[in-house]
Amino acid sequence: MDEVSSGGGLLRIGKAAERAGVSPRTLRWYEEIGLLAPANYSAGGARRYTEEDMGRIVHIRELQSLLGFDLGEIRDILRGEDDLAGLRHEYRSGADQGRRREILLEASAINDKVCEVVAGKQARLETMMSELTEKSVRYASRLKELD
Amino acid sequence: MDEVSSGGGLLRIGKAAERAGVSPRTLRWYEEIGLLAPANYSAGGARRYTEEDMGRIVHIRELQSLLGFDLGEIRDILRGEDDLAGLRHEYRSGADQGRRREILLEASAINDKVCEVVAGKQARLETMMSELTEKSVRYASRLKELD
DNA sequence: TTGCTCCTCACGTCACGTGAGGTGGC
DNA sequence: TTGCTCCTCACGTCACGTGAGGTGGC
Repeated sequence: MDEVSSGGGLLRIGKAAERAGVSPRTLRWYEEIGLLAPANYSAGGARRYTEEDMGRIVHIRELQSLLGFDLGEIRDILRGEDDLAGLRHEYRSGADQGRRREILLEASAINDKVCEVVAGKQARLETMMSELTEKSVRYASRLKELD
Repeated sequence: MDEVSSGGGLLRIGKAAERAGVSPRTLRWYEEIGLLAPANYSAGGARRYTEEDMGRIVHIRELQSLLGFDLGEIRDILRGEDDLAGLRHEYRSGADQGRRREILLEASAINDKVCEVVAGKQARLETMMSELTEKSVRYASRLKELD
């Protein structure tokens, strides 16, 4: 049994979903809308996810559940990052200077946008946390009064 | 025109939704599932929201979009807080000691649970932010190289 | 060969969005 | 009285959940 027929360390959809904390249905949905396809398939049609795929799944989840982007926005963000990765490939093949700058500026803009969302969330969470700890202290003192 | 017929400082659904950053449909939905009904209605059936209602709407939104609770969980959380507010009313009417402790413990438990979720989000956001700023620095230096 | 996991429809659900058609309030 | 906002259905949508019925892989 060689590496190929045994899966070569690739993950089936069940394991991939479990490790990413999502359902198999979610991964099939990402594929259906063109957000993330597995690196390849078995002869019978079973999906095989690589470690790189896993990273993307986790990334998608962070953008979605942590930051509140919808899957359309996430597709745009990933596309920007993919363009940048493509640029790295073109690097020594001597890509156009103007194009390089364009892609870098685009990626930088996306990064800044995400940054702003994160900063906004952090600020709101901080005020929320201070309210919660304040409440916690009040509850504790009122429980003490009951003795 | 007296306070009652002019609305008495109460908000119609359009203004209430706008100030809370949601749609009128959202407020009608909250009412339909028993999450938040307006304090009263006009003779013609138009919803009238009080400032207290507004606070609850904002609170619901924070629990939902910031912390990721679904509307069923939020209903439970609000119920716990309402029970506690009811306790404050029963306070000098001499409510049962055991019942007081029970409600306080319940509210404290809910508060702790929410606190944990907030702390978890904060931790994840912090690592995310450090990755983003790191990226930002890399982009900037690569743009500088182009000159 | 036996389970267990995978596959593809396809309908259900949650939290709304979006008109359709009609009545109410400054 | 004229708009503008409100009302109630009711169907559409996004991101999946949940079986139904069947095939594939250690």
